[in-house]
Amino acid sequence: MAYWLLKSEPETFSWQDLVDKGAPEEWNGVRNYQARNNMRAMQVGDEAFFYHSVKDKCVVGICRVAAAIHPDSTADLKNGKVVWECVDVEAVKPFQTAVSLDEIKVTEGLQEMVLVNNSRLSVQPVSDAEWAIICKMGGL
DNA sequence: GCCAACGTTGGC
DNA sequence: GCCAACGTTGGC
Repeated sequence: MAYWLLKSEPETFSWQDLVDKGAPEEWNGVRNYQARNNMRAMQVGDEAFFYHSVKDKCVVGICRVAAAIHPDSTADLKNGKVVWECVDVEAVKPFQTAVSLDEIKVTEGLQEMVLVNNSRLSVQPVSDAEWAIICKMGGL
């Protein structure tokens, strides 16, 4: 099983929005090839951190891939072809304590995270080791 | 609110 | 196919 990190501006779509939904939701709106390719690699059952960018700058919970890659319903076709795709995710568990970007930056073993080095990528892979460290920091 | 980093677009 | 210009993201 693989681990991931999904970024969203809380004012656009927050962790609470996903929790309130209580069902799988399309992770749509991604318009970046690298991010899309990461989503293509996701499998049902993979887990992902939910990260709030801009305002919060912290990991707030864990969600789970509920449906594998499929066309993004909010995207237009390009020359009649599907270009943008997405997966569906559902909330699994909130962190006891949110893990901030500041903490991640100064924590041993997390300094190589994509979040630290390529902050603009909105769908990122997370290593098993990084996953374990951040879960612990989040109180899970 | 600013600006650096990055990705995309479009002219050549 | 290259590269300058532009737009967007996201940390500060």
